[in-house]
Amino acid sequence: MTRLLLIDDEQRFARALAISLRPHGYEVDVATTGEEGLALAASTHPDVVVLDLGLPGLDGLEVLEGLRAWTRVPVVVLSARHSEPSKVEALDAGADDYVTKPFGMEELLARLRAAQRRGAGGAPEEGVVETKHFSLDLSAKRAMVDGEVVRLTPKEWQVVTMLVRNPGKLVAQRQLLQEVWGPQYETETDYLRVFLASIRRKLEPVSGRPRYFITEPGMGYRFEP
Amino acid sequence: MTRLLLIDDEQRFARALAISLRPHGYEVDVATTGEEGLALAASTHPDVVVLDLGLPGLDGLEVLEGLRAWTRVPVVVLSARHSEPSKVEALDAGADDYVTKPFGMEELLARLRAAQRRGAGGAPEEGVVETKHFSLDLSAKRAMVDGEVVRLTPKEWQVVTMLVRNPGKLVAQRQLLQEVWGPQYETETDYLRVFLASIRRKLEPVSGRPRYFITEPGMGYRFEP
DNA sequence: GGTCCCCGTCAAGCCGTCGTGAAGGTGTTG
DNA sequence: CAACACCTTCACGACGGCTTGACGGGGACC
Repeated sequence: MTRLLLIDDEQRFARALAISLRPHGYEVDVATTGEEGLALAASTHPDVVVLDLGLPGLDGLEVLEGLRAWTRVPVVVLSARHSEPSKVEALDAGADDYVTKPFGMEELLARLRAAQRRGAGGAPEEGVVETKHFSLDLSAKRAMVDGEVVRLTPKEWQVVTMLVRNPGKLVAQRQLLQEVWGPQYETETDYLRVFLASIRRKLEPVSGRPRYFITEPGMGYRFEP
Repeated sequence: MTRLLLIDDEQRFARALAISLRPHGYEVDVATTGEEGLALAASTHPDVVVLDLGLPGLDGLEVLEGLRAWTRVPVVVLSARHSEPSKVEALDAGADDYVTKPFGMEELLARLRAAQRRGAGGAPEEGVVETKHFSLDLSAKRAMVDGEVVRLTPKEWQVVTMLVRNPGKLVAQRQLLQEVWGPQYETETDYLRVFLASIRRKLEPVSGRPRYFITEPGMGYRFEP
């Protein structure tokens, strides 16, 4: 769920927009003044901000500057003003995008996705698998056992990754062989035996009695968290 | 100086735009077909791309996909189409912004600045990486080992930068080759071996036994802070 | 209780990958 | 034109991961 902060003084418009955004996976907080917007941003740490420029009191640009003083959260500016200078001003003040009213909902959603995509850094944080005895950082390709770094070979990583991505589920031998070694190795179950032995030696507390990487005879393997 | 790649088939329009952009600090390369655009992107490594959707031959969206396959360079899409679906399509294909013709020059410049700001800022570019044996100033492109200034070549800097920006994380060989040398070099692992050897000679206390730039055989390299 | 199949373990050999040094090419600078 | 820095390419030895085979254990079925 993505936290979205909407700063807009027109309550009816804001409420309508919030309602339109929620079904698309956004958890929307609404602020109706600039001050409230800054306060909410500080307290809720939104993943993306939608900021209407036409605010009474604290001006929209000042809100933008207030945000940029401490965060790089993606900000999409809404405005009824089509004039070029105000676009330039907002973008140079640190806005990520500038959408003029009236706008299409689909376009706003697409621009929100684009703004967020880069905010996230493009590197989708992949899961870290933790058990009592070891932890696997799939994106960093790093395994730790009792605080010690353990190195896995490429094939070992591929097998382990497939298993831990389906926690508790049975992964068929054929599936493992196809995806790791290729479709023509479908029947080489020897490989799996050797590699599972190696994986258990490196990760299991007692490799002779597996607790995490379980064999289902004749079928496949299962990762038990 | 910012390298900008302009991909547009209307030569007169492209030339005019290029001339307008140059005084604002852009070094502009122009491609008049999608194929040429992809080739130029791979060889010149632009800091920002302006892509006209209305291309003959290879479609603008296909060019965008070709770029996104290997680089996260900011892409601003130009289009005569105001329709919402084409905006959504382009933004979801990885465009950073979508500007409809006709547009004001100042707005385009502002949107280019905004797109670039994020592209450059996603990772802490200005950071200084410190270890017990050396320090790297990424923004100043300056390396110090035991208080002595050490010179790194451009390619060495690119490789080192990619690695230290992901401390502790494994960076795949393909990823390094694609982003430093370009997508068509993704199998030339020879380059990496040579450059890593050179980097280690310059930065590692004992280049024979690397402590900071670790090889993960068959997978890639890792910077260990 | 015997047989068979599947599994786990170990060890040996092969081959791919890595690190290194050096040569050749290219573009730049003085 | 010479000197230089940088990149590309190649060859060679060393290392390590992958493959392969042999062996023993355990459970299912007869």
